Amino acid sequence: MKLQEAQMEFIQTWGSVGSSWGIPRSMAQIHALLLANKEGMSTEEVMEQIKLSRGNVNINLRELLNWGLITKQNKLGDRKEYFRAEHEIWSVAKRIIEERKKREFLPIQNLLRELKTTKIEGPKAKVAHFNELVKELDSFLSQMDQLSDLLVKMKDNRFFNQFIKFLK
Amino acid sequence: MKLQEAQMEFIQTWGSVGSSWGIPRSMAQIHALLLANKEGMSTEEVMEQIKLSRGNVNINLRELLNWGLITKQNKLGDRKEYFRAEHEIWSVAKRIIEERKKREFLPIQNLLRELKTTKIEGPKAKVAHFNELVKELDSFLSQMDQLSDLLVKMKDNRFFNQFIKFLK
DNA sequence: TCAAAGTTTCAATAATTATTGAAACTTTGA
DNA sequence: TCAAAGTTTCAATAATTATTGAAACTTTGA
Repeated sequence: MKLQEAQMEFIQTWGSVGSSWGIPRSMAQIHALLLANKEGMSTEEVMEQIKLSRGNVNINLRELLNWGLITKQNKLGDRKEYFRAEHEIWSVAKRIIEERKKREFLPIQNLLRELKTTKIEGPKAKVAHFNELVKELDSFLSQMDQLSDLLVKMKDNRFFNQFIKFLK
Repeated sequence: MKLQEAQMEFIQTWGSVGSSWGIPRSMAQIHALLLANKEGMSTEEVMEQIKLSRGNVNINLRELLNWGLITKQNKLGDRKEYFRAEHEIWSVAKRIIEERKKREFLPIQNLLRELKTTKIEGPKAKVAHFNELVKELDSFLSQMDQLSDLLVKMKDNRFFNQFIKFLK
């Protein structure tokens, strides 16, 4: 199989998996493309390779910068901006986990905390059930938080493997 | 605050968080409603409470059944079907993790495995980089797999807390 | 200072995904 | 067996989200 084809399959899959969570397909595709290339690429090159409009590429590159998944590079004697992916897989994971936590955990945690400190009026049994739900969810989510913090601190496979062995 | 209001806030938040991942808003809302009610509810009651069409409620209830997040109940002398949420939070988490793994991990893992066993042709350095990426991603994903299996085996907070303490 | 190279913005449009609601279907028990 | 109660299906439509591309803007260096 040609390298070109292999890369394209990777980009397509990454894109469609991405879009099955909340990540725009193009953003995921661009990310995949940059992961697959060791060197940074310019906006033009990205447009060319995955056939996207300039605007789209620009917006998604900026978003990837926000997530901390890519960085800007400059080449000597060249005015273009180049973008290079973070290739260290544990750092990539760390960024993604943090972003998703922000979107998926924080809003519900904030609400739960508010509800915990609010006196709720209504039929006793129902209120009790609801309060119980709030309490359990809150405690569950803060545990997931802890776990993800832990994960983020592990810098490589070696550490992770020890950790898993520990628990088996 | 009235119980009614509190429940509604919970339902709205759950719905919008849900839809920021790939879960349809209505499905997440229905789930939240059932979580907030200890007793099962009929299709009619769900429609009534969160103002959704019959078709929509029906489809999403079936989807929640598929995920294993709710179960059907029958009431004596009543022909309607009632639906009751799984209330045990660790089981809920387990189901969600498994579903998401199916959608978010499997497709990319399958591709990576295929790529691992394929000879890729092209400039040596580029091919080497690509193979390295494939290898690292694959190993990372199977580690996440292991971690989630472990998580799923933990049945409650007590166990989890021990586990976290262990690692600090 | 100014034109060329490059980047960003954003309204219009396209694509995707969710929802409605009525009709078809199924089940129940008198 | 058949009508009433309930459930499911699905084409049409609505809502949401992503993408385009041209115009406006910014930066650079001769």
